[in-house]
Amino acid sequence: MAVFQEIESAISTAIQRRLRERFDLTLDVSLEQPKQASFGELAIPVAFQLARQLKRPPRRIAEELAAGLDAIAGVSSFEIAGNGYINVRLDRAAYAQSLFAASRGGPAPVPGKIVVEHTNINPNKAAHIGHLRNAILGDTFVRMLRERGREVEVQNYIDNTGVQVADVVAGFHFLEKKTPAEVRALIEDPAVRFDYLCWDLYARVSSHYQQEPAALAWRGDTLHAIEAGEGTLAELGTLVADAIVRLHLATMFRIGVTYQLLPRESEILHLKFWATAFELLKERKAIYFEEQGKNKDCWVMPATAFREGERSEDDDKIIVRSNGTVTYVGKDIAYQLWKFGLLGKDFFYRRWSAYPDGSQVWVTTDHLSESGAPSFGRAKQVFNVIDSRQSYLQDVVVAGLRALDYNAQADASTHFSYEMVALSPRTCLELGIALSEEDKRRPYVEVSGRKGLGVKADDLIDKLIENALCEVEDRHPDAPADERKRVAEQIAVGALRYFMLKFTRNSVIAFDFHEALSFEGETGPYVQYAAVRAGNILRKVEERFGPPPDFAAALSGDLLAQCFADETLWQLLLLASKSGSLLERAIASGEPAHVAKYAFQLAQAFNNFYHEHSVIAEPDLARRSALLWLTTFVRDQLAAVLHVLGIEQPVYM
RNA sequence: GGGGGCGUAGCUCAGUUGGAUAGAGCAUCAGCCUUCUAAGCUGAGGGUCACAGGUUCGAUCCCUGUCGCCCCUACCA
Repeated sequence: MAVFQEIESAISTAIQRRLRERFDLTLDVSLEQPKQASFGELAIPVAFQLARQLKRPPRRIAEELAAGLDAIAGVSSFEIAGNGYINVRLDRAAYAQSLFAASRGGPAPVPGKIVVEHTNINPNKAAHIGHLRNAILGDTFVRMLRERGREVEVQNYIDNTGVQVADVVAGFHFLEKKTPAEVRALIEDPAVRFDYLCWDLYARVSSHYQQEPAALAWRGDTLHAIEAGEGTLAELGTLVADAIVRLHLATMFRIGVTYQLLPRESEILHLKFWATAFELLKERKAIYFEEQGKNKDCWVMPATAFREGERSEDDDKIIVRSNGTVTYVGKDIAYQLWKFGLLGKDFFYRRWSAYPDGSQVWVTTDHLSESGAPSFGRAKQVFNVIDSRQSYLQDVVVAGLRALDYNAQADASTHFSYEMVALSPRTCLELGIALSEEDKRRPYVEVSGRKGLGVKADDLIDKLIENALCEVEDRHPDAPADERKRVAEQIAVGALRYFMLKFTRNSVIAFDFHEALSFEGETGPYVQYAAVRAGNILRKVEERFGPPPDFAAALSGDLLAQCFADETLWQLLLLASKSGSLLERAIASGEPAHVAKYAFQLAQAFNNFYHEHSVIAEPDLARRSALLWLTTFVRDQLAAVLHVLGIEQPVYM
């Protein structure tokens, strides 16, 4: 356990013991961070809680509690403050020394696999900025979990047989009259951006449907052919979906997002996952066949299963349509059951692609598995990263589990929801999108794939790299070109990932080019810059004075006490030492934004230190060693947090 | 109509299970590069925490109501 957490728990225990002694009470003692650093390192507000119960002034209670406390290792004093706070001051030298001793191995592994499903882009067109938010949130949450010892499996669900793919296939076949061979040539032509081409085609097909509703028959025919897996339309479906998935994975790899398994809807269909789930649902009477009313001839789930309040037929959710086909939610229930290992059947698997580090992406298949496939699914806990507009459907999925009596798994299913990325009116104008007077007054305008209205992910990444490269070339005109390119890419990814993470999940992002392209203030590059500066100090000190000493031996208690009497130095050390407990809290609240905020604050504290203290110019050797250790410690923590955020540290900036 | 979310500085957003003087970035203004890199630092101005009640020793936070904005409420996903 991290040093800070150990002290927190020792204090809680001591207060609890004192509560039993003095008041014969047992209750949880929570600690908080004081409003001001000058109050100390920790504050115990427990006296306020007791004031009501004991009908006595909180300050008196706090005094009585503090008076009988035994000494705690690492704590130098307890003080009564304000109206009844017990403020804790730490023994700074002892705290610093215990940081040397803390194990570097990280947290112990936590048993039980966690499945995180994210990205899930319809494979029919280029990814846009909304998809980037999904992937970056999901990927960062995965990194947070892994950093804290959890076993995580990342799945990217591919809806390769849905309406959106069908529409693009219909566009190629009916609108463009293209054969599979011609489409394949487009895919293989390096001069063609196939996902961009599909982006435009999808918009054209959608507007064609608007003008000629009769053409909607194309969609039905195509869906039918794809589901049957036969004929030209099915062949086109496979070509389009596979090609687009490859492009999506390439886009996501640019920003450091990777996957382990691509479960596909085609296998959910062909391997009769739905049929199995259907039998289960019927057997347990989770759904029923409606014989009358507006849902006549459909299999429906009663609204009472997933919603509070009065039962109304209007709210019931159709799972199987009157024509016998299953809705997306039905397939999703089957998929969710499989994730927990509850379906009683499994996919077959084959290799899809490998990343440069050798790690493998697998895809589901409906016939014999390739050897070497790991055991997928069978999760203890599941997180579905899906935008908040689909919360109703996610509720239905969980209700399905509950209706089958899988309550533990229902409880372990989390809809990791987030709000959409819309466009600021200013950005719409920059993109040449015409807005009504009404839209101009709105805080944001929703993107629309059908209208082809949006910012493509690769365009944004390209633009970020271009801007970053200008800055790098400005600052490092003599550096090799390929190295500058690499640095620019790292800065661009840092800016993008931080931008998508700085907002909490339930806040709509009104995407604004000006803000997203900024490298100053609360941004990824700001944090990267602090890390680079720390690295520069360590490098220069080593160049000038040789390798660093063995800190544990070189830094005496007296020296540390003297050094960390300085508030700037102490606050920096303290903040840097809290990364572990911060990560745990961010995991518990499911909020990657908290990690981003922490990284920024740590970078800010370091920049503060950087301007107030010079390590190289420090004449006193012992004190220089202390500053050097602090720099090393902060650099390591910054590097770790950046890694969790999926942001790399450039060699220079 | 029903369900959910939001309303905090000029703008974009944080705000830990209710607690000490409500914070950050951007923008504006005034300073700081002969330095371990100024993608940085220091300072200033800027607030009816939408509004009205209630609970509480104490409310931006909890409850009720009102106003405004958004999403969902498909035999689309």
